[in-house]
Amino acid sequence: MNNKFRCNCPITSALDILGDRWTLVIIKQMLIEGKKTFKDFSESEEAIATNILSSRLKMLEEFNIITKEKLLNNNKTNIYTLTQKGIALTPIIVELCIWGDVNMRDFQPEMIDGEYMDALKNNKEKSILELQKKYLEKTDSKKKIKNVNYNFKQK
Amino acid sequence: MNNKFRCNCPITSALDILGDRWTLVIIKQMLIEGKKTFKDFSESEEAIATNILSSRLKMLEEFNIITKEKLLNNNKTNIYTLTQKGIALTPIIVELCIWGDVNMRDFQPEMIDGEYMDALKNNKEKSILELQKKYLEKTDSKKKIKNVNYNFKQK
DNA sequence: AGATAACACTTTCGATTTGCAAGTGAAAAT
DNA sequence: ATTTTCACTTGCAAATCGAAAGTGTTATCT
Repeated sequence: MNNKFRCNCPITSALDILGDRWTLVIIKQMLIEGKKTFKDFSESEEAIATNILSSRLKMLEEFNIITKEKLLNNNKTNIYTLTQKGIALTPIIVELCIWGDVNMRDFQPEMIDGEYMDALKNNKEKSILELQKKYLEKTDSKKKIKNVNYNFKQK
Repeated sequence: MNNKFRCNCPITSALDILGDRWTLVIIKQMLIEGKKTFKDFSESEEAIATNILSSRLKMLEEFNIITKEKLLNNNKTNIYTLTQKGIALTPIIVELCIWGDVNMRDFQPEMIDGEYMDALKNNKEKSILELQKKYLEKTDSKKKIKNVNYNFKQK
């Protein structure tokens, strides 16, 4: 692996990995929108091209920010999950959300105006912990299902 | 101005402006390293190319994240200053710093290991306020000098 | 069992962006 | 008056992006 890093500053090093148009959008989709399969991502509102998606998922896996695995009863669909490194990005996502909401509205009037934004702004730390807890619950229960092989097709 | 924004999500909208290799590096250099002229930026450790620098500064000005002005007694050097929108990026910079420090060290062992990192992690809110205060003090005093036309060459 | 559909990519290729180097024009210093 | 400094701009090759089509494997349907 040739050196991806521009210098020894931790901020610049973080941006060497996260600093592009798509990486943090994918993280957001996993953390907040519960997306977890290639299809989930490719059908998103943001409309990421599949080749870009593919290369970003690969990169995120290389840097241990996400993992890829298949469910026991399904050998086709890959499930992407945030690791601890990935979940640790929650504060960055929250801060981007607040900054975007406050500072880009005059340039982007169509931006959604959720009432949860006030809660986010007034109690960042709590919101961050809640988001992380919610994500872990989702993925934990999924793992349980997988381990006990409960995950039959419904319908 | 054609629409830069992919969708109405505040996180994605923030990334439509900030999500690239250089924009937040420039903000970091201003906020933390006190850089303020074209030369300051172009001589940085990260070695940004001047054409990219030029286009990013223009974009940041368009979105009211920085301002450009000349000092009274110098008609050559442009001084770039963070606006409120720009200073409001401090929490994002701080979170990137913490995340990079904690999560990229195994891939980037040369990363500096400042003792201030512990303070940053243990009291984010205070560190953010201090950084912002420090930046404002620097730029306020600069403005004062400018207004009273004190800014003679020293040496 | 065979056909069809779904999924997760990969490939192709034109368009855009990046980054290096050199050049420009105006202001400041000598 | 000449040189240097500063803030860009231009040119160009290389890398990256993005839309669309293609590929191979795994379900699902009949």
